[in-house]
Amino acid sequence: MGRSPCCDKLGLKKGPWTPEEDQKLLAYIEEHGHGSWRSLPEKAGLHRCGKSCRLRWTNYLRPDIKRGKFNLQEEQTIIQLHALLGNRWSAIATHLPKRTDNEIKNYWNTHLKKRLVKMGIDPVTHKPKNETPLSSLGLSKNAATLSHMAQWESARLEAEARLARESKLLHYQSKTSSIHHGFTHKALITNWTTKPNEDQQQQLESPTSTVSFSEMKESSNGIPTKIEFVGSSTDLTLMKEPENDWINSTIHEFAATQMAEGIEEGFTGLLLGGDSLERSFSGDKNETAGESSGGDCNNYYEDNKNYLDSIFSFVDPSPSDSPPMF
DNA sequence: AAGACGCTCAACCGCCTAGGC
DNA sequence: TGCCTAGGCGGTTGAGCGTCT
Repeated sequence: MGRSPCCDKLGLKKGPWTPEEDQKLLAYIEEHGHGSWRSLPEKAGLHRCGKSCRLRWTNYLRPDIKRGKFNLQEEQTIIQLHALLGNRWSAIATHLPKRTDNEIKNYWNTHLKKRLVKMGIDPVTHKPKNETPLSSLGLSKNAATLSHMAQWESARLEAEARLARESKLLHYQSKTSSIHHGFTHKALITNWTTKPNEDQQQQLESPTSTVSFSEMKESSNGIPTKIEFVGSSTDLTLMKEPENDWINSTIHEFAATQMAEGIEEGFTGLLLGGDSLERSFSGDKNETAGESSGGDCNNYYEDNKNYLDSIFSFVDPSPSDSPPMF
C-alpha cells in the first residue's frame, strides 16, 4: 500500500493552472493520449505532479464536459441518485455523462443540500427531519420501503459498475420487470446475463417469474457467473448464494410489506403530482416549511410527500412518466 | 469607498483498491 | 504472499468574486 509520493516532491507547482499549462497539457494529451499520468508532466514539460494533471484534465480540460448551470432534470437526477447511492459522486456522475463527479459534488454541497434542508429534509438520509407528522399520514412505512429499495438499487448499480469494469466483452443485458400485486407501483429490478442459458431464458420468459434479481459474481476461474433471485407474488424463492442474505431479506420484506399492508393505497397516496421538486425548490412560498401552522404545514406535508414521490417515480421505470435515466 | 461576510468551485489531500512484480 | 505503485474516490480547503453594511 502506501501513499503516492508524487505531490510531495519539491519543486512541483501547485495551485491554479495557467492558460499556458492548460495548453501544454491539452496539446500533449491530444497528440499522445495521457498514458501514464505519473510520467506525463515531464514529457509534457509541466512542473506539476501527475495527479494534478489528471485532475485538471478530468475536471476541466476534457472536451466532453458540459459546463455551466445544472438544469432541473439534472438536479432531480442528482437528488434522486443521491437518495439511492449517498455520496458516491463518481457513481452519480456516470448517470450525468457530461458532468464530472467534482462538479456534481460541489453543486450538491453548495446548492442542493441547502435546498433539502430548507424543505425540512435531511440531506443525508433524504427523510423528513420530523418524522412524526408524516407518520400520521402513513408515510413512514413507505419511507422504510424506499430505504429497502434504495439498498436494492444501490446493490444493482454497484454490480453494474463492477460489471462494466470487469469486461467490455461480456454481453450485458438489462431489463426491468414488475411486481404485479395489483398495485401500480413497481420496483426497479434488473436482470444481467452473460450468455443466457436455457434455464435463464426460461426464467426470463416464465409468466410466473414476476420478481427477479441477479448479480454478476466472479467465480473461482475468474469468469463472472450469475447468482439469481427469482420469485413471484406467491412464491419467493431464495437466492442461490447464502451470503446475499440481506438481499433476500430485503426482497422478502419488501414483497411482504406490499402484500400484507395493502401498499397500493399507500403508494397511491404518494403518487401525487409530477413537478413537486420544481415546486418545492422554487417554493419561496414554502420558506416556512416545517412550521406547525395551517397552510404552511399542509404545504410542508405536500412537499415531503411529493419529494418521496419523485424518488419513487425515479426508481419506477414505467415508461409513461419516467425519463430514460438508466 | 472599503471592509466584512458569504458563496462558489478549482484544486489539493489523504485514503483505498487493483494490479504488477 | 507481500510489497509497491498508479489511479480513483470522497472530503476539505482556500482564492476569487459578489453582495452587504
